Amino acid sequence: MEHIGLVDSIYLKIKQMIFNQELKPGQKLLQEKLSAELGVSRSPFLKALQKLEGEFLVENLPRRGMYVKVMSRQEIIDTFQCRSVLEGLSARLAASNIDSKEIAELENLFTEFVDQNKIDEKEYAKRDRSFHKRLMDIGGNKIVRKLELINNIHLQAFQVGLLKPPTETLTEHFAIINALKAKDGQQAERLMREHIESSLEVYKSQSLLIESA
Amino acid sequence: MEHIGLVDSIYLKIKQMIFNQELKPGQKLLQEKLSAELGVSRSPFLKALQKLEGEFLVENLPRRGMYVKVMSRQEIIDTFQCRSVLEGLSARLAASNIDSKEIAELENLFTEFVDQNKIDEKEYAKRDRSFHKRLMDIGGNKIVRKLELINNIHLQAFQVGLLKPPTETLTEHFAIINALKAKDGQQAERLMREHIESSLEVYKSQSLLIESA
DNA sequence: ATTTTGCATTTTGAATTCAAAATACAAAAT
DNA sequence: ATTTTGTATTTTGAATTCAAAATGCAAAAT
Repeated sequence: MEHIGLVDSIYLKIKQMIFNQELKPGQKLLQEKLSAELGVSRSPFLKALQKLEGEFLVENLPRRGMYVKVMSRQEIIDTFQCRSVLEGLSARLAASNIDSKEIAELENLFTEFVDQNKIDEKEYAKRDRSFHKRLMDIGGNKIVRKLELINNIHLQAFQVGLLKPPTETLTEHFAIINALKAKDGQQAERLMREHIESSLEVYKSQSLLIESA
Repeated sequence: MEHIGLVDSIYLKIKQMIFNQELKPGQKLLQEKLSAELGVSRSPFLKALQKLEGEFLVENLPRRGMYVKVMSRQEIIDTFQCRSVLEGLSARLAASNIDSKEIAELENLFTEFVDQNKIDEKEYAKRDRSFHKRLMDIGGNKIVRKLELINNIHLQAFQVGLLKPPTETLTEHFAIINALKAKDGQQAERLMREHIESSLEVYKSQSLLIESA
C-alpha cells in the first residue's frame, strides 16, 4: 500500500510554488500564514520545508526564519558542475545497461523535431528534461537519481528559457544516443559532460551580462 | 552571530550514534523513547531525523516509523561512484586554485608515514579523511562539499577498517598531489577517480565474500 | 495445532499550546 | 532631526496533546 503523506503533498506544492515564482527567491516563508493558506498546521508544513532545505531550495536562518533560497551565480555554476559529472556518470553506466527498446525510446523523444523548421521550444524543453531523467534511470545509479538537486538546477536553468537553441542541443543529444548505441561508455560520458558544460558556459556569459547591466 | 540550534546538536549526536553502531542499521528509532534519552521532545528530534533522511542515513517508512538505513551493497556501490566523480571534479578544480601553502599542507598530512615500517592505521585513516575533505575545500565547489552523502559513505567505508593498505594509497595520494603541483587538472581528476574506484573494487570483492559466507 | 478475530497497547501524524527570541514602532532624549 | 530606549507584537522553537493507525497478544474457531 502506497502512503502519500500529507507532508509530501505539501512538499510538492511548495516546490511548485517556488518554481513558478509564486514564492520568490529571498522571500520569507511565514510559517503560520503559509501553512494556514495550504490548510495544514505548522508541523507537516515545517517537515516539508526541512526536506526542501536538503535540496537547497529553502534556507533556514535559525531564529530568523525560512527563506526561499537565493541561488547565487556561483552556486548555480557549482551545481551545474555537479550535474555535469553526475549525469556523465549516468551516461557511462547507461551505455552498458541500455537495450534497443530504450534506445528507440530516447530517439523518439526528438525525432519529430528533426527537419522541423519551427520548433516548439516549450515542448522541446520538456523532452530535454525527459531525456536527462530517463538516461539517469537507465544508468541505474539510484543515488544519482535521488540527488534532487540535479533536477532542481535543471528546472531552474530552464525557467529563463532554453540556454542553447534546440538546433544545437538536438545534435548533441543524438551524438550521445549514438555513443550509447555503440555501447561506448567513455564516449557517452565525455559527450554528456561537454553537453552540460557548454550550457554552463552559456549561462556564465549570460549571467555576466545581467550582472553588469 | 552563530546560532547552534538544539536540532543541530541532536542531529550530530544521532549521526555519531549511527556511525559507532550504538544505533544499528535496520534498528527502529522510537521517537518517544530516544528523544527522551537525549533529553528533548519529539519536535526537534524529528527535525534532526528529517535532516538525516536527506543524507540517506535514516529511512522513513510512513506510518511505520523511522529506521537506521540499511545500506545495501548496491547502494554503497552507487554512492562510491558518485563520490568518485564528485571528488574527481574537486581535484580538477583544485588544480587551478591551489597555492604552494596548501600543497605543503596536503603533503604534511602524509610525510610522517613515508619510510615508516609500522603505520598507525587509525591515524592514517584520519589523515586520509582530512586529505579528501581538504581537497574538496580547495576545489571550492560549495555544493560538492554540502553533499554530506559523500562524507557519510567515506566514513561508512572506513568503519570496517581501511579498504586498501596504507602503502598502496600513500603512493596514490602523492601522485594526486604531484598532479596538483603541476597544475594538471585533467590528470588530478583522472587519478582521484582511479583512486576512489580502486577502493570501490576492493569493496566489491570484499562484500561478495561476505555475502557468500 | 494452526489460523483467525477482536481488543489493548504502542506509536506515529498532526494540531495546539506555551515560552523565548526577534522585529516593529513609538516615545523620549540628545 | 536623529538616535536611543523601552514596549507591544509577531514569529519562531520546542513541548504537549489528541486522534488515527499499526502492532502485539490472547482467545476463539476451525
